[in-house]
Amino acid sequence: MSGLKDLVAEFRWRGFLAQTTSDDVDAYLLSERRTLYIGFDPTAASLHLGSLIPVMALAHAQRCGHRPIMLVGGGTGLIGDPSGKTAERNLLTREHVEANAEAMRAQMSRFLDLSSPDLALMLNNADWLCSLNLLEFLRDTGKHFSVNEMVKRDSVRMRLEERDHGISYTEFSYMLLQAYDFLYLAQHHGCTIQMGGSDQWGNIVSGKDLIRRVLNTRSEGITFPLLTTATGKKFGKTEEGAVWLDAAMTSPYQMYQYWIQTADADVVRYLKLFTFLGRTEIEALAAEVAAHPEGRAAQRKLAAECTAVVHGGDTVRAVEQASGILFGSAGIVPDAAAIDLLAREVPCSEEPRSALEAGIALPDLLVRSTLAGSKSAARKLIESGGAYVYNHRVTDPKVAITPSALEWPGVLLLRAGKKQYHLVAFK
RNA sequence: GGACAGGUGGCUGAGCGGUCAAAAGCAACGGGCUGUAAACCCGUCGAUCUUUGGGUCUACGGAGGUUCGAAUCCUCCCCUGUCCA
Repeated sequence: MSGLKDLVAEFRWRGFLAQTTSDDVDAYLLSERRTLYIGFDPTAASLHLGSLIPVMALAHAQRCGHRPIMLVGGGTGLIGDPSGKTAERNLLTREHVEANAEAMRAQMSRFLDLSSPDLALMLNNADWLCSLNLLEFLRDTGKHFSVNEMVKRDSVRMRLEERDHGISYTEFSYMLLQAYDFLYLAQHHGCTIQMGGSDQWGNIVSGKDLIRRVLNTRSEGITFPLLTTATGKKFGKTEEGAVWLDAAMTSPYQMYQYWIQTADADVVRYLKLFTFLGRTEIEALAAEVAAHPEGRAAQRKLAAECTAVVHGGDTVRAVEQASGILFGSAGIVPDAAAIDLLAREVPCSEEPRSALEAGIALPDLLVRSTLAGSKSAARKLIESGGAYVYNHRVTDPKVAITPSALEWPGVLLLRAGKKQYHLVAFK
């Protein structure tokens, strides 16, 4: 029944591998079609770029012929994972967690073929954790865990040593629940591999141990490296915060810009991790960056690919137009979708059509659009060469805007300096 | 409550009767450079009108006053800092 592709080899060249629980996971994954899972924390209403590595990992698993499970931690999300956290978490309400889980489910469908449960599964551990009976759990599961060992875990130890941030019994139990998840998935869905970020190593091993003790069967774990940028910053974060996959939380334009601003030193690594492009194509792009870094072909491709998976190809075309315009290109006439995108990124105002027909002096328009603080400031701006209409520089302060000046249907684009834009809609 | 010191443009901080819309620095903004825009360099930086020369108005904690003329001198008030009770 093979037809399986070598997932581990794929992971290896793409840079997905941090650790594996055994050296022959590749053979394990080639010998048979496997079911693998990754847990996702439903603490936010959307996935963000930080979760993209696991998401891509599941997608690659499916493409290699395996069956991925996206496990939304609707149950564990009620508890909170202490790994990598320095302080006790606030507990989320159950409804909140469920709403978040639902949103993430929808986003995931852009990466995985979910048309049949045989191809991929999405599960919510609330479905089995919430009905868990405490006494049964302590008898059947708890007895397999040694507190002595649990206490030695980095994630727990750090919290025990720091007097200011203790750890509650609730969070201390988290690793049991995650281990129990793995066991549950092994029993009910034949899942034998758990993957996760490198901070999940301990939790994954706990699950693997539990499966061995309870079922006496083989299971494996794979962890992904913690991704940082070449300058040591956290990947997927801007000054404004995380880059979300939800278009309402982070606009497609902003996501595209995040990608396109990738440093040369990072871009090849990212192409491997975050696109499905093949080796030869990525190598060609790598050579292109090396030879012509200023063209940023690799960044453009990365941005287009990544934005397309999440938001669709049509959006990418609009975003590319919008980006061209907001970075100074004159002569681009955006389509309606691109104007909508621009309107989201740039301050907008409305002026009556009649004012346009009468002709509006450019300085007045600059003041009304708040690009200039006063009329004299507007004049100075124009005279010093900092005023643009549709990215064409205007240097005569006496220019009036009339209907014939409109290059786009009903919308005028003003710019002051390099990056202050304003959209005026005439209605 | 008392004694000093001080309140100047977004900030720091000069000025102490006219040449002050107020030095200097920072910030901000514009231009040049550039690979999506760092650094650097140049310029602007109260408002308004303008035939681009300049004109007018509003500003140096508040209110009065002295003077042809006040950010600058006087009076009162308000506020801030330091010290003493």
